[in-house]
Amino acid sequence: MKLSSLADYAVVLMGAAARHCGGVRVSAAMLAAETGVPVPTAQKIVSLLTRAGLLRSSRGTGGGIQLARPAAAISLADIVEAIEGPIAMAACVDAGRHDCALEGSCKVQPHWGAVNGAIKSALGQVSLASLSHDHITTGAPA
Amino acid sequence: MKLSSLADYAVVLMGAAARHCGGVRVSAAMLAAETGVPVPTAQKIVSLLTRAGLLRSSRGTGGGIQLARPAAAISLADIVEAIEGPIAMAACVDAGRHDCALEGSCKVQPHWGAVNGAIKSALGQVSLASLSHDHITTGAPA
DNA sequence: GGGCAATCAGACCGATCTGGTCTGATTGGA
DNA sequence: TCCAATCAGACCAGATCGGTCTGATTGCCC
Repeated sequence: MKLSSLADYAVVLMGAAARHCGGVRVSAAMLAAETGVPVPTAQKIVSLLTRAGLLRSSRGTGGGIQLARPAAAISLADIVEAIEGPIAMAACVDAGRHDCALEGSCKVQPHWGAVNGAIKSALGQVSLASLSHDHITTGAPA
Repeated sequence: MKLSSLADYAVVLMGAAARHCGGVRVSAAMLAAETGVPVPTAQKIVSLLTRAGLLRSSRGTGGGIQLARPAAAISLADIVEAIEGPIAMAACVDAGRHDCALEGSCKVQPHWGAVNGAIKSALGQVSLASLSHDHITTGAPA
């Protein structure tokens, strides 16, 4: 129930990248310097985010990275899923996985789906753009 | 963003215990047999739940465990926190922890608090009693 | 009253995964 | 053509998780 450090760093790095607004290219080292994340770790995270389609990278001198989409179109859920894979609290949440021996007699499974949806919704309603605002606009029920 | 197996098992075990309704004492081995969880692992989970105050245990012959509270008063959040510790997505969520080097310049922190609250709310609104019903009653915003 | 059986409780160990570092491949500019 | 800067992938140490085992405690039976 705890986010991995990589995912946490990824959110911070994406927030820093969003602050440089779309068109400008920044290097992973620059973002690392701004955020305090170790440079090699930042490079690794950038690679994962690029592979997931959230960032667009250019190699070579003067290269760098930029947001593949507007900041408003990237949510925390996107970032978390890019780093940690699909958001699935229990193994039985995503159809196709049948690792659970109970399968059918388990009364818990349908409820996990609802809880999982609530969590994904909570993460999906926070966009990168909103991270730059001072007021909280998550739409959280709490 | 994935629940540990221990916490998942704990929910299943608590659900099985709740099905035996309060007064009756059942052994950890019985719950393990009903749920398919390995016996030693079930014992370990029972110990954790007992230490957290969610179960009441009795040693000796004919001993066993029973819910320390009515099933309606135990939520998924209680179980998850008993196994995995406080629900805190990022390290900066709970006041007192200052592991983050950004601390103050980080625009992300206040948003994590809101997201964390939404998740805790989603887990807190599902009680053990509701796990026995067929219809979903999570109160999830999604 | 003593012994036994059943149970929970804690300590130990192996495996998996995460986090971090390093080296190599690619690309653009001088 | 060479060089510098950058991303991309492979490698390794560390920590955490999951599972198993043994021990301590307690109630029942003889």
